[in-house]
Amino acid sequence: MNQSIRLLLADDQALVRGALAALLDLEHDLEVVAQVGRGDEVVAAARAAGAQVALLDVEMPGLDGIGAAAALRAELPGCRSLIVTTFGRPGYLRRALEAGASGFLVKDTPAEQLADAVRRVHAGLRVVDPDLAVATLAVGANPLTAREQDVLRAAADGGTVADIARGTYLSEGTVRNYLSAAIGKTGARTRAEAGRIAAENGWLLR
Amino acid sequence: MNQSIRLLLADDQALVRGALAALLDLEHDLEVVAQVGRGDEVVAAARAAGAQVALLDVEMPGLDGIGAAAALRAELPGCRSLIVTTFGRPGYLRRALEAGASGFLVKDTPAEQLADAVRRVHAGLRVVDPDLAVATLAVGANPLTAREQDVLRAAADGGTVADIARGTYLSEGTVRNYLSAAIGKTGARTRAEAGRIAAENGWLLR
DNA sequence: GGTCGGCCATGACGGATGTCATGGCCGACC
DNA sequence: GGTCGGCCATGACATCCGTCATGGCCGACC
Repeated sequence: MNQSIRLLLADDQALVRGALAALLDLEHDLEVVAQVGRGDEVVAAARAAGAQVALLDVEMPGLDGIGAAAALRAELPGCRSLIVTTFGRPGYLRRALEAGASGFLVKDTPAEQLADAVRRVHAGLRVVDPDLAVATLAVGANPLTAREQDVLRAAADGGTVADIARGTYLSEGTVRNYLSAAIGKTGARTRAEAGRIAAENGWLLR
Repeated sequence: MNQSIRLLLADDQALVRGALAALLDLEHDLEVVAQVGRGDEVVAAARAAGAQVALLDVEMPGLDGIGAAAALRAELPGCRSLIVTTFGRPGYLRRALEAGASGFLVKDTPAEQLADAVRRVHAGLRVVDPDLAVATLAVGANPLTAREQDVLRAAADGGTVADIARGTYLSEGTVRNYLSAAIGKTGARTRAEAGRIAAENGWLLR
């Protein structure tokens, strides 16, 4: 029999992390060798434990899972990444693939499929939800410029234009211009709607 | 040796549900006898399986976990409820206890504590995160009237006043009045900020 | 070198938003 | 029966917001 596949788990929710470890440890050919709760601890833990596949949640403190996948790609090219996330946002998938991730699963996937996904990723195959792939193609690439994303993110917590201007070191008129551009590009009619649409498409990461 | 505690799991994310089942089945005195992905299937499944403790996520389609706890309380008083949720919102805890839930855990609790929490709930004890309990007392009860919650919820997706008025069958001026009241009560300065604050405190459920 | 696009800014305009005063209707409570 | 508070509405006002035109600066690309 071959050696076990060495896994790293990264998820900020300890309960979910521990439960996934229990689930995966039931498979004789899988072995969870490291668990972390922050994205910026992934590379060091993967290196120390000799992980071959990393299961990465997107929403994590320190560094998001996609950034962690990029860091792994750069520093430990032998360790493949499988993104496991709550939200099947098109922009997440696009950026995950650009970051060199080998797979992308949403958390409402049946639990029985997780181990197989890990094995396929370890074997060098890609694992992507086909529906999400289609949706990602339909949505297209992120139309927002970096600054437009900045002001939308700053507007997300409901501050006034003056607040956003202070937070981004821009003039109020410039903030209004960026918001107007973002509203136009998203097809929205208010800044709040634009922020919601952008967030749903995964355009506000980082 | 005593008989196993019979558990029901309710979580809309299949992967998390299956992983929690794997984790809990590792304990010899616990047995997962039912799994559902919707809140409105909880009571029937619990009755059919003879569940003694129900692990309920708050965010679920059909009926939220707190509503499911209330339904269990009414129809199967012998089955205790343990709420397990991503968000430690004060309003969630308050409403969960009012609904007759026996416990309330957030998902960043260490996995090792989950089984003990189940045992305590089964034994008739309450299990509540003490920090969250303090925060709940500090925040106080929900100050928003039912209509104020309605318009805030309707405003959450970023529509204009006219949209909200159409959706709630109110006049535009009335909508503005309710929004203004909600802004005042939450200490916010825009409707978006008021909506964010209300959501963070768990005041917009249902 | 010219063109394009992102970035930053100003100013002006119309419309939307938040506030306030006011009033009526109803059920609950003393 | 009076009072209180939630609910619904109207109207007016000052402010904020979204849009547009315009301009300058810079790096990329042909």
